[in-house]
Amino acid sequence: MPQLDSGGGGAGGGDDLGAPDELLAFQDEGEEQDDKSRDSAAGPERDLAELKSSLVNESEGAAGDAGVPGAGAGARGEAEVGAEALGREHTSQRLFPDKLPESLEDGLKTPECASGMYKDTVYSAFNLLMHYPPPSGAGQHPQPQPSLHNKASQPSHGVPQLSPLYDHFSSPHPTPAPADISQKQGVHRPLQTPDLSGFYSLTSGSMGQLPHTVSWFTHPPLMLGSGVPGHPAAIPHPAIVPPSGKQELQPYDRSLKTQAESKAEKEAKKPTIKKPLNAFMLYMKEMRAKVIAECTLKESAAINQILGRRWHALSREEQAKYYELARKERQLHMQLYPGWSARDNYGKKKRRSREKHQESNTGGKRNAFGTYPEKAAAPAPFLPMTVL
DNA sequence: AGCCCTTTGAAGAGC
DNA sequence: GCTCTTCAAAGGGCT
Repeated sequence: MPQLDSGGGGAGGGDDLGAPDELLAFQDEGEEQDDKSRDSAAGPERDLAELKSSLVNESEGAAGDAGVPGAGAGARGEAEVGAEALGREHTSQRLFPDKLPESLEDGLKTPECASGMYKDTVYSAFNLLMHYPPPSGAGQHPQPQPSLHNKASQPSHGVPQLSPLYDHFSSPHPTPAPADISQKQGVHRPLQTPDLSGFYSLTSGSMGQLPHTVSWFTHPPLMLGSGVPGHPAAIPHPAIVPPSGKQELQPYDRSLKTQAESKAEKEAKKPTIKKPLNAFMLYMKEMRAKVIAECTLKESAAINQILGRRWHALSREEQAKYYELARKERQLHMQLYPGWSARDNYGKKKRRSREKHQESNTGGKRNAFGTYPEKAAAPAPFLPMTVL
């Protein structure tokens, strides 16, 4: 099993995994070159699959040794990267030949908008993550943590993001944020500790005990609307999103509600704990602002297409960092919400009708996977990186 | 107002 | 165990 350490001592070890080739392999997704790519990339693909698998399944207890891959990443020159990106360009467009929005095409007129040129990803916070100070002690008031969490991200739903890991995405090219962001949020990130579970004995239904040691849990502006029964001073975790229902029941309304209705509404009003972000989502969060700035695009769909291609253009090492971040996100999420399950949010978004899915499948649009039929039918068992 | 689009990845549901 | 489905972010577009 390949390891993340820069020593290259993993099972993939010795083998360079043929980074450029393997990337080209999934660049060449498409009808004509399918066979060629599949043949040439079979080996690297396996290795890549192992790598990704290892990144995901890496020892859950190894939080302390998550060294960021180091100098080895430099094996690939920028020229290679550029070549890959260029090579991918045509195939990526082939994926969405008809759907490519005009705005995206405009964006692509600038080569760097589609060439995966953003290689200067900042992982400083990823490293810092490993150095989060432990809680200052239960019962103590939080100490400001100025260095790590002096910036609040601004999710669309008006709540802070899940994890301190997110912080690093705002630098060095932070997404423009509303001027009143600090007033709205005033969020300090939680400090990740290796033993948060002892402090966050939460369940999905009840937030339970919240740490006094985590600044954003007790930050005054966020005390409002806390979903923490019995903890008026506590605030929900960033992943917790207030229910969409906005209107508060008037007293007389409440009196008219049946017990069942009230119970149902109470249930519906439970704060939503969002899923932890996966590697690609983390990557998108970081790079979106850059793409927007570079390509002057605004449509997220178009931006995401570009980001998807750039994601593929990333080197293994770069992707590995995001996989590692995502893994830590999941770990933290599990510690924060031990009883939470992804099924808790199932059906909370309005499901698209099956009829539409079927229509999409037959109509050459998106299939039930939310992707294109030919892509979903790709034989590669292991995820988009290895789509052939 | 609220869903759609678009991406990848994780995880639940169902067989 | 495999396939399918849903959700996670984002924000303009569309109904």
